[in-house]
Amino acid sequence: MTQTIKAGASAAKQPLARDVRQRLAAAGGRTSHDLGLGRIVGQMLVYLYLWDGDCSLDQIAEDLGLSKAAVSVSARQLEHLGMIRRTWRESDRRKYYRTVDNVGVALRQGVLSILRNKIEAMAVELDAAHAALKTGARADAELQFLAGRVKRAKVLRDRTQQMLGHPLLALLLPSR
Amino acid sequence: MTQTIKAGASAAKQPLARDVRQRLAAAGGRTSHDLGLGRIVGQMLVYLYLWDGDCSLDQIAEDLGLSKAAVSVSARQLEHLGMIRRTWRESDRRKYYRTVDNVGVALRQGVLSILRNKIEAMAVELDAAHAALKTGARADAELQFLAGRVKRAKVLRDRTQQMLGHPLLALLLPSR
DNA sequence: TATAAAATTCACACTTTTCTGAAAGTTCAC
DNA sequence: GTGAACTTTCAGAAAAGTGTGAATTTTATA
Repeated sequence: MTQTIKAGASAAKQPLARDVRQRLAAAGGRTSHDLGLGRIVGQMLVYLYLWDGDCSLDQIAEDLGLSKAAVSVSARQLEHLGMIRRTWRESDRRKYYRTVDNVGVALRQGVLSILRNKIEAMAVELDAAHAALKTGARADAELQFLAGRVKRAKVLRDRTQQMLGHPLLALLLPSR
Repeated sequence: MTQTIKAGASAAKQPLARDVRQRLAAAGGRTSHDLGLGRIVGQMLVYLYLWDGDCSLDQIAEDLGLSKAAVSVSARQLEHLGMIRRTWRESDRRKYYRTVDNVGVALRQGVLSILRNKIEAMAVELDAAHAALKTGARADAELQFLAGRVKRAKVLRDRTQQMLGHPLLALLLPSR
């Protein structure tokens, strides 16, 4: 590699720092995996959060023991999610990234949006069921029961959606 | 099979009803899968929710096209989670299940508890990191930065945990 | 414009997760 | 007790999901 004496540029200076970063990155990986976003996304986000300044894809790949391919894909995903942003350095064609200033907020919004999507998927099905049942005869007892349950579920869903809309955001977003 | 003329006992009477149930069950399966609980759990819960009265494992397995094995395991899981409860019928050694009366509440509590667990996993790591850094020298700039970030993350985590404690429960549980 | 360094894409190998079928275990009516 | 009807367990097949390396494309300089 070329000389790398730029401020905070490369290679672990403190082994302790490196350990801590890797350990927390692993934890982040588990979390994001559980959220259905893949492990690497979480690893990278935590790694960048714990890195002072900008960081090249190269470095991330090497430090976390991942392929450049995986890092490249996840970087774009994270950027798209608004968790990290790209930066440039003169006479260096590598891509550098850093966490967005308000990662906390972005994170919560992201999680909420995932939740909303999942609820929305169910919502669509419920509406379809509702429509199908409305069409059908309302003389049949089984159909009536079904219609009742679907209705109750819709109420539940609406309430949840509402809740995810107002109070949570009001409660969450103010925090820096 | 033996005669099955008991009220609401077996076999689909209404094809429409059967379709609606299966479709919504599939949606539930996807949701629970996303939550990391496996597909069948969600399928079964929705199926039972949409079934008027008690339901045997046999019937569920047949109607959803699943093996008895899978159904048996998931039934216990759901029972353990407090989402369904077992019922009996005279001179019938099969196991019957039905959704608990307040499925909505149980569901929300379940989801919240899953969330809390995931956060807790991260919390442990953060504390470990905090401890490790406190021990290390505080002269080093890199370590100081790291410690600062860990601290901020802890604040975030505490806030989230708090929020999952109070306001949500207050908002969610009152609904029937 | 040529070229070299880096990023990206893609087919596929690997890992993990999920489900099933067969066998063993329970339970209850007789 | 015995046997028939269910349930449960478990090994391993099938399916999903992930990550990698080789090849390709992009990009920035000279």
